[in-house]
Formats: sequence, structure tokens, C-alpha cells
Amino acid sequence: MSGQWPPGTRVPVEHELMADYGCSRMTVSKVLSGLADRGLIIRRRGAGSEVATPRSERAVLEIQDFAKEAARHGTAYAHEVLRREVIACPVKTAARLGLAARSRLVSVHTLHRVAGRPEALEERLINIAEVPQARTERFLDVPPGTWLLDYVPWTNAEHAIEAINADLLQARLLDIAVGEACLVLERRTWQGGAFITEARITYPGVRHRLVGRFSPDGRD
Amino acid sequence: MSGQWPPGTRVPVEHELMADYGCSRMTVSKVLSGLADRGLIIRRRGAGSEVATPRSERAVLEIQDFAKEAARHGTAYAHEVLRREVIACPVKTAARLGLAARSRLVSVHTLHRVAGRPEALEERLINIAEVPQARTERFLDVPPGTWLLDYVPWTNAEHAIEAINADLLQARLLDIAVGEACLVLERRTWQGGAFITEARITYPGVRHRLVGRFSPDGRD
DNA sequence: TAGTGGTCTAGACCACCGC
DNA sequence: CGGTGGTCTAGACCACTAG
Repeated sequence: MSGQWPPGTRVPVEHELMADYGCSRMTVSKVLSGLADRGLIIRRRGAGSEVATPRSERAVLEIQDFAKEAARHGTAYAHEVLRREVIACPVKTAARLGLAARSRLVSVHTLHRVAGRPEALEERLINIAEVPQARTERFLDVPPGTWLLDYVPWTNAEHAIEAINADLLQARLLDIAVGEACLVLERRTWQGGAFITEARITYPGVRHRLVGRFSPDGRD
Repeated sequence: MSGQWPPGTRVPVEHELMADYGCSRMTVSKVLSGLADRGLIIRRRGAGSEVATPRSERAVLEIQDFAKEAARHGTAYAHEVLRREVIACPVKTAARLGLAARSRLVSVHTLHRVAGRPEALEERLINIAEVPQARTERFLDVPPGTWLLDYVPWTNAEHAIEAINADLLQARLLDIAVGEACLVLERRTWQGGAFITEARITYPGVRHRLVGRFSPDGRD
């Protein structure tokens, strides 16, 4: 979870861990099985174990990687960076994110299009102190959400979902009427107490639903 | 998960399960630990294990038991049954729910008030074939959501969240302007393939957010 | 103090993978 | 084929609970 072992890193084999930690194979195995259950590593009998690519999050809220989503449905995806700037964090925002005032952030506004239609509006903040590569990244080839997913580990996330009436600007960008109901999904991510990124994604309510499936045992 | 052992039922002790299933204690223990991890049972060292009261669901979507929620914040809660009737399931609805056409359902419309203000509108369907007690229940003391939570086990659930503009009726009941954005949370529940209940809960968007917290290891 | 769960060990057999 | 994970056993010691 510290990110020290990026996704794909080979996990030491059980016998090695037995020696390293001076405990029995059963004990090592139980720990590794636990990690596998929680989706942190992938174990393959006969082949070894490796650090999993984080599923990012569960069910309802996996809806952020537009490109992948579009590919799954066989539709075209494109994104358009509307604005990108480095800002000093306003005091009010800093308080909300648990950040020092005037911290330097990258602010990116992106419009996501699926099959040519505007599908969502993304307003993103990235903490330069924690993600220095963001200072120069232009997000022309890869939208910020996807870019961050692959490179930045996180330990805590918070989501909020709300409904708003589209204002003039939102309506124009999303090609809907002013006042139309929109779903807003906010996601804030931390790495061990340090703020990483905030995304605020606005979807036209009429065209979008967030869907999730569950079982009481938490397995889906 | 079948509901045969209601919440609070004592789980046989490890030695008994060893004998019943003819396997070692380690094996029994691993299984029980797994059930505990998934929240299906509670284990207490020295005291024994019992079937857990289902947390119903996770994080974002625990927001349905208004009474409990209000109690937590120390505010008054009340509900008002607007309509309650037994209906024959329309063909279109039957298809959506995987139900025989003309199945008998209880339909209940409820308004939830917190601190005197209308907080949410609930439209609920309950399958009489699976929950026969619903046929006569009036839901005057306990709103349908809470009532079902305690008595009916489930194996699968599906959620959807969308945003809509309030229509005239919704606006009047929720005391908001026509056209104001509302969050709609739909929840459908099955028990091993058999449809149990559907809830459609409408919240005024301006006053409500659904919030959840996560970690990559799925522990919150 | 007896009964319970929590954890560990050493050794074993098997299924599967990749060479 | 050797290396890997998946699973099981029998026995052990400990921490905690309830009477």
C-alpha cells in the first residue's frame, strides 16, 4: 500500500518469506491468502504471486475510467483538456483537503466524449508536492484520471454523490438544457494522510446512472 | 445466507464442527475466520460465535435506515404512509424484476421527515409470494425499509443512482421547487433468484449527499 | 476453572505452471 | 521435471469469557 512495490512486482515465494520472517509455511500462506482476498496481490498456483493492479475501487464507483468503459462497449472515446493551470491552493480548499494553504496544485478541466457526445465534465486538482510529475504533464494523450490511476498509489479515498441543476456553463459544455439535473461524483484521495487528488465529475442525469451489485458476503 | 439461521443464532463451536464435518480444527477455524472477515458471523474469544446482524450493505449505500440515521444525529424522525395497496405486477415491471406477470405485490409510498422537514420520498414494492407478512402489514409504526431489513434475508442486491428534475408531485411532497435536481437511489433485492423488494428513494439534491470512505484493501 | 476462539508449527499430499 | 500455490492434519500454547 505504500506504493513501494508497484503493480506487477513479484512477491517473494512462500519459502523465502518463511526464512525472512522465521515462521512456518502455514503462517505465510494465511497472510498471503488474506492479501489475495483483499485484492492486493494475485496468486497463481504454479506460477507465483504478484502485486495486483489496484481495482481502484468497488462496484458503484468504478465508473471513472471513461476510456476503458468506452472500449468495453466498443464506442469511440475522446477527451479534451479545456483548461490546465498551476494554482496556489485557496485557503478554503486547503482546509477541506487537509492541506497547507497556498500549496501548489495542478488544476485540470476535462470534457469526456463518448461516441462524439459530451459525457462528463471533470474538474481535477492534483497535489504537486505528492505527484511532482503532474507539474509538467499536459494530459493531451491520457486524461488525468487514467494517468493518476496507473502511477499513484493511495491509502484512503472519500466519495460523495449529489444532484445539481446544470448552470449555464455546464449546460453548454454537456449539451443539455440549463437547469437539467446532473449527477456529481466527487472523489478525494490520500496517501497516508497526504492529499493526492480531487476529482469532481459531472454527468448529465438523464443519460447516466451509477450501478452496483452486491451480496451480503461482500463478494458481489 | 439462506436465512435459516437468523441473526443472533449461535454457531456450533469449533470442536463440534470438527466432529460434524470430520476435519481438523485448523480447517474449521479457517472457514469460520473467513465468514467473520466477510461479516457473516461475529466471533468472540472465550464467548463463542453467532450469526451477525447483516450490515445490509456497505459505505455509500447504508443511508436507508432513516430512523437510525436521525437518532445518530439526535434529530426527530417521523414517517408518513401516503399510500399502501396490493397490486398485480404490471407486465413491464415484471420483466424488469424477473417476476411472473400479475404477481401480487404490496406497493407503499412513504414520506420520511427528519426534524419536521420532508427528507425523502420512498416508493417500495414488496413481493407477497416471498414476504407473506407484508400482505397485512400497514407500516404505521415502522417504515417498510426498516421493517424489511430486520426480517428478510437476501443474497443479491442491485443499486442504481441517478439524478432527475423534480416533477410537480415530488416538488410538493418534498417542499422544493419544480425542476429542482433530486438524487434517486434505487435498490432491488433478491433471495436466491426470487425477487424480494424494490425501493426507489428520492432525495432533494440540494440537501443530500451520499458519502462513502474506502481503502484499497477493502476494509474502509 | 472449563470452555472458547486466535494463532502457530512441522510435515504432508496435491494441482498446476513453465520449461 | 522442479517450483509454485492450495489445502489439510495433529498437536500445541495462549488470551479471553463466563459462571
